[in-house]
Amino acid sequence: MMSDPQARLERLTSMLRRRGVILPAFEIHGGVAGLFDFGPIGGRLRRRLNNAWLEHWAAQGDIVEIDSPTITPESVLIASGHVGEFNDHMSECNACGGVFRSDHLVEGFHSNPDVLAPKDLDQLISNNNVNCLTCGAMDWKDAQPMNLMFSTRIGTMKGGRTAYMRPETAQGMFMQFPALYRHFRNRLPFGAVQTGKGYRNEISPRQGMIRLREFNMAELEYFIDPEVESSHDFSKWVSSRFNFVPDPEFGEPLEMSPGEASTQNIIRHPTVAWFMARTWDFLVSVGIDPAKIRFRQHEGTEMAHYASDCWDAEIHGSYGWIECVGIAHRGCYDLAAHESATGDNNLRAWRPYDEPKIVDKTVLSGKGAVIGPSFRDQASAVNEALELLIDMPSKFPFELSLGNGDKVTIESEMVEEKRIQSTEHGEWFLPHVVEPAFGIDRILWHILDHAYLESEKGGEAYTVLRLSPSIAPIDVVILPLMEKDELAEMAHDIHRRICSTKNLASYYDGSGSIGRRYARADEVGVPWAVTIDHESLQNGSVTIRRRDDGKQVRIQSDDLVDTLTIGPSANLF
RNA sequence: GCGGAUGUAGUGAAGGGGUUAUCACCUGAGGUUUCCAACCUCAUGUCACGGGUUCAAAUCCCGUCGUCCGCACCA
Repeated sequence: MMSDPQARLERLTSMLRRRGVILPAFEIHGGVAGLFDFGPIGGRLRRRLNNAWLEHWAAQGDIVEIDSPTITPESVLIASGHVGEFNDHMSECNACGGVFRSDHLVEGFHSNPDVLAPKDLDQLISNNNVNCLTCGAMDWKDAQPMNLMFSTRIGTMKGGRTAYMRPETAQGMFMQFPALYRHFRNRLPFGAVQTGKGYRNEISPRQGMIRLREFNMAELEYFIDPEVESSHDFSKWVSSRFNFVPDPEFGEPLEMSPGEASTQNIIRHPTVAWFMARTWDFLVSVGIDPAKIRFRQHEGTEMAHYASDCWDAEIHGSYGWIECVGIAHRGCYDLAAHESATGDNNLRAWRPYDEPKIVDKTVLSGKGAVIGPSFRDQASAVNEALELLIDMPSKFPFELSLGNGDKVTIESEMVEEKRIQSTEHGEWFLPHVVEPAFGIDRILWHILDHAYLESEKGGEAYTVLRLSPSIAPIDVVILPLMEKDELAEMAHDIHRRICSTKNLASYYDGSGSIGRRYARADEVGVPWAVTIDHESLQNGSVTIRRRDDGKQVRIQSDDLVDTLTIGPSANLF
């Protein structure tokens, strides 16, 4: 009964719906593809996973959290490259209606079809008699731009500003680089994280939670000085074996520790290796099966427009290997792009020299009394051009080019030569960034997939969700052995006490036989069950049952909150 | 987006131009039980949405939306 993976996937999906973990959104209005709700169980599960992620990175000590708007002005996304990159052109076949990326159709006929205008694409398609890949016809509609971003406007009346729902959270961290730099007292390296919604208007969302139109992202931007040798301590993982799948151009899949992969240059940058290792730690800590994690390097052709090296953490589950985390070395791409788009010069960091550099310069300085009357309204432009002059003229008079392209003749009495000595203590540079970007929904899906365990109990199917206690949405279920007498009263009491404790959630269940209630709790992954029986009324003790093996021990109900807060210890059982 | 399949309680299914729309599990109440989906009685709840054909539509037709599979797409 458990052999068919498709059937298992259907049972799991049904259970998630039935128990209020993951549900289709807006269902009474017909539903919308690619949008999901987290229900009463799923909502808290998602929050816990999110918090676990934030805490995991905060623990590193040099990473802070920020939060940015989801509505993003167009200019930001033009600078970042998303408007260009997400604006692929599509060609539609008139015969069969098939739709293809125009640049893919003309691959081989142009060295870089990505940059072509729609007219050129159409021209190239017809000149080379490109046939439809589906029906073989040669009858194309004009290439149309297709933008995967949700567009909107800022401002309600006419005019306003074009904007998009952010396709990633990363831009927020780049926008706030100056504030982050100040926060960290002008010292690299440091990082910033942000979790929140991202939006992509996918053509065809499929595979449940794998491809969504609105999804939970968690991104980290770690800013480093490219000239400082990064040193990371990989000793924690010396005996860990990670699965690596390098770009086929560079090598075969292999197993080794992340430290080795870094020293052997399989991972090109040690900071990328470091974040891969820390990502692995995170995934395992929230309940992903380590045997089902692999790191796959992007091939040159699929590398995102910003990345210079990129590894995906892929997780294996019911849909095969799925990319759940992308760890990219983005170089200085983003900061440079925003700098050149805005002219803002605060996106740089200061690198002091070991020794101050003494620079001797000879400059020509305009004599105001001569330049002014000679050039009148051009005088200030002449002075600027003189200051920028690097090579001293060999003779006078000489021709000087102004910033606006005009040329003027400079006589020797207009200027004087000055020797300037300055001391430079350092330089401004664009930091590089390593970006681990997590798809929370995809990870959450795989946590559920890996935790969902089907077995048999007394000839009947029995399912347990073996969620890690660190993210289980309900910590403990409170069960009066019978819902009468003072048993129910005592159980309610304990339930309220646990719920009012920070970071603990309990669930009161009083209906049905005790076995049925254990089963209900097991199905949604409650790690602990507390049962109140007649002995409890006499001496205040209760039994606590461990989900994964059904083992029970008796403890004092007064100790319950403390025991659950620190997690019941192994020697208790 | 194209092609195919499909949509009936919370879940899984049966049925089908005129029925009080059926069954199991689940859920709730009462009884029984006194620690791992027991049992008895009762109860709640369903034909995706919109339009058409018809005296009559959950059933036939069309459209929309959703789901699944294949193709295409997928920072």
